Amino acid sequence: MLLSRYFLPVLKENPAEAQIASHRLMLRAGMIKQSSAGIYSWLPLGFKILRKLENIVHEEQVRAGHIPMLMPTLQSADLWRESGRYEAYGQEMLRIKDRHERDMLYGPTNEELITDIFRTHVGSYKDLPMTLYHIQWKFRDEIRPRFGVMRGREFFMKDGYNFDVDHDSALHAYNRHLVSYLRTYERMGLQAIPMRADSGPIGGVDTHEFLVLADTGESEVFYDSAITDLKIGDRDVDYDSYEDCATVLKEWTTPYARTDETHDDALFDAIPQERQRKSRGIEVGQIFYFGTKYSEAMGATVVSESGERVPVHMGSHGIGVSRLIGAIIEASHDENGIIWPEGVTPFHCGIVNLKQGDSETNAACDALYNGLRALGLDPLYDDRKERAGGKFATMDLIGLPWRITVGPRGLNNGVVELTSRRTGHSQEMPVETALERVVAIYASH
RNA sequence: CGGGCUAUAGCGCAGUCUGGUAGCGCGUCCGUCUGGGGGACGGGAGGUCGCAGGUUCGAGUCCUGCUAGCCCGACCA
Repeated sequence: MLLSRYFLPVLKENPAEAQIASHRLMLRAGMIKQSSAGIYSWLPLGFKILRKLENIVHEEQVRAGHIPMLMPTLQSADLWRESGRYEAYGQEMLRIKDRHERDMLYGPTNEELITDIFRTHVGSYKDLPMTLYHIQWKFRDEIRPRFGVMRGREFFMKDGYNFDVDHDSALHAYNRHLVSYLRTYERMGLQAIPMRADSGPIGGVDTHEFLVLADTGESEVFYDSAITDLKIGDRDVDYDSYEDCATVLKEWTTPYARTDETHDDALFDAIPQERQRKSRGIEVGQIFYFGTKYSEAMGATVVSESGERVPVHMGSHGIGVSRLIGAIIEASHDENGIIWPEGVTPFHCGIVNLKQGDSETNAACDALYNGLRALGLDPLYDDRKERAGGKFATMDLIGLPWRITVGPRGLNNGVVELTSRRTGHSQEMPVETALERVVAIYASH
């Protein structure tokens, strides 16, 4: 993308309403614009990242054997009356009437809809196990939206639902989700720690929340530092294997890690003192096993192997996709702006032309830009007729992890400069080498 | 929903106390010089002062009502 042709309305000054770094930086980097309290328009740069995260979530869900679909944002109140949650959910649910005075709602979650779909089309244990998911906008009418997209009213979320014939199979679904979630967050450059949590209004037996450590987090968390050394990496986990998934779950749930809701002083004190950590965290996902709560209430049953009709065991699992953008920024920024991890960066590399109009400099930039694109990368070329300082400031603000600086001074010596946004470290090298280096960096992302 | 606060140009703000032609910085547009970390100079565009009503010769400023937004708390992915 040529910056001269892109829409990137960056702000030099801090908007007054933004209190935390991610909110401030998202506004300044021209990613979002508030439409009303807790509701945002996603400008091109923000939208690009949102799509990237969505794709990562899709890829990891499909890899785990889950089936993508899409349910509507507006739902009829009838199904919610059936489950008993129309009354139970309270003011957080946005209720609407259509022209026929029918009660509708903007879905805060989709257990009722999915259970209805399931019960009309699935009747036999032979169809199980099955996990369906979608990534869709949700709405929760928060009393006080704040922190930008981290606590919006409208939010983009992956929610999935597993249907299993018995407890063991459902437990495996739970474990499998934990593994796939760990992988998802890791690809995004995040460390999200699974912590034992309260089940809340969804209602469940087993549940873990995934928290990203950040000072601005809403939850107080307590954990054993040993858990921060764990990595999924390239580990080959067979998602169909009960044992493989159970092993990972055990590994990640053995070190102590809890939010203040479930914190236990005695257990925490038992950790060697040098490994005790107390911090704050941003919740970016949660997995639940809730047994037959919805299937019994709504008659979602299958005929079992022995011929009797049994309610299916269910669980639900969510990843707050839009919120993740805020969480990533909270975990990865400095005083100059955002620092995107390679896995989610909106553009792979920035190209800064220090003397737009100079034929040699233009030619070198074009060669880099076209070269990177030909190799399948997505560079952002600042071809504007601006001064160097402004270009650097913009690049730092929007946080591309790598920047190639091209100017007459370097070109006289046959070199351009490759700079890491994270470390600030720069290296001079010929155009060809810079190309190869960037390609090599992204070969592993 | 309780407590606190704000609303004036795209963004950040002054002006309100003490009523009298709506300002500053940044951004933006044009020109010249500049050219490796938000440069300099000159010129321009851009505002029903959140909305409605009232007081007054005259309201951004005073009064009443409303709306929207922000912060703290309780609540929450």
